[in-house]
Amino acid sequence: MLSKSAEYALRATIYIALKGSEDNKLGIDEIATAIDSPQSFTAKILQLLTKNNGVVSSVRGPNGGFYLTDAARKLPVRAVLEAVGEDGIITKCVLGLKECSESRPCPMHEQYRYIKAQLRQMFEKTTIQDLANESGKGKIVINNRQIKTK
Amino acid sequence: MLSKSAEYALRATIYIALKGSEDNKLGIDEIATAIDSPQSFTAKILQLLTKNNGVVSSVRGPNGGFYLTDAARKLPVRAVLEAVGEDGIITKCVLGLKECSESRPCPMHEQYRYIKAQLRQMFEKTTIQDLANESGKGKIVINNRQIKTK
DNA sequence: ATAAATAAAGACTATTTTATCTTTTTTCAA
DNA sequence: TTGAAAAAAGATAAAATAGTCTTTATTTAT
Repeated sequence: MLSKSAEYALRATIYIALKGSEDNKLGIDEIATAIDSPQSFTAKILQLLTKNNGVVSSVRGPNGGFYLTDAARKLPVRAVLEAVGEDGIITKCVLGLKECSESRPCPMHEQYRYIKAQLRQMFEKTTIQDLANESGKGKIVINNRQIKTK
Repeated sequence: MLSKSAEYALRATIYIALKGSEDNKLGIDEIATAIDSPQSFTAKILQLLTKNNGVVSSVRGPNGGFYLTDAARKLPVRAVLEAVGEDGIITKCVLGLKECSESRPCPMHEQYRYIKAQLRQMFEKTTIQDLANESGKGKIVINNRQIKTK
C-alpha cells in the first residue's frame, strides 16, 4: 500500500505531534526507537519532511531536535505523503495506466473511483493533529505499544 | 498503490480474458505489446499466474499460448493479486504496524477500516470476467488505447 | 523423425528502495 | 571561545524489485 518511507514518515510525524513541542524537541534516537524504525533512515526521512514541506521543524545543537509548529499540526496527512513522494495512492490509476481518466477509463475505473475519493478524503480532511489525538486516546497504538501521554 | 508486477498481472489477465479462449490462445508477444509491458518480465509474471493459482492456463508449442478457462474467468480479481503476492493492500495496516487490529488499532485504523472493506469488496466481488466485460464496453481502455473486440 | 513454434526455466543485469556509516554544520552552555 | 550535542549532508552498502537474455522442454505439423 504505502512505501516504508511513507510509513515511517507518518509514524514519526504522529509521534512527534504527540510527544513533542517547541520546548520539548525530540531526538532522532527517541523517535526511531518509539516508532520502531531504522534510525539513520528515519533521519533521512525527517530531513525530507523538514525541507520539502515544512511539515516537521528542527533545530540542531544541544537541546535541539524535532517538533511540530501549531500550523504544521493543522496540515492534512496528505502533506506528509507528498513530502516523501507517495501520494500516488490518491492520484494514480490502479492498473498503472497513464491516460486513465473519466473520459478514457480503465476497466477498474468505475469501481475504484469511489474508493479513491474516500482515500483522498481521508488524507486531505484528516490533519496531523487529528491522528495525534487518536493516538492519545489510550487504547491506540504506534509500534505495537501504547504511547504514554503524560 | 500496486507494484508493477501486480499492474502487469492484472492488465495481462484482463487482456487474455477479453481476447483469448481455449481455441485462440495468445502469445506473449501479442500480450506484452497490447498491454504495453516488458515482454520477458511479463512472461515471468504469467508463469506465476499459471502455477501459483491456475488463474491463467498455457500450452507450449505451435499454436500454444495463454488463455483462461471458464472457471478462471469466475475467479475474483484478488486471485490475481495473490498470485503475485500483492494482496497486502487489503490485508495490512496503513502504517505498517504488525499488531494493528480492532483491539489494538493504529491511529488511522478507524478511518481506514471502511475503505479497506471497500477495497476488499472490490477485489473479492469483482471477477476477472467482470473486468473483461468492462473492457469490452468500447469506451474502456487498456494501454492507452481501446481493445477491439471483434 | 524432424523442424519449428512456443512457454518454462534459469542465469544474469539494472534500477529503485531501504538502510548504514562518516563527516560537516549549527547551536548551546560552560 | 571551546567542547559537546544535536541535525544535515554525503558517501556507501544491502536488499528488493524490475527487467533482459539464453537455454531447455513441450507441442504441433510436416
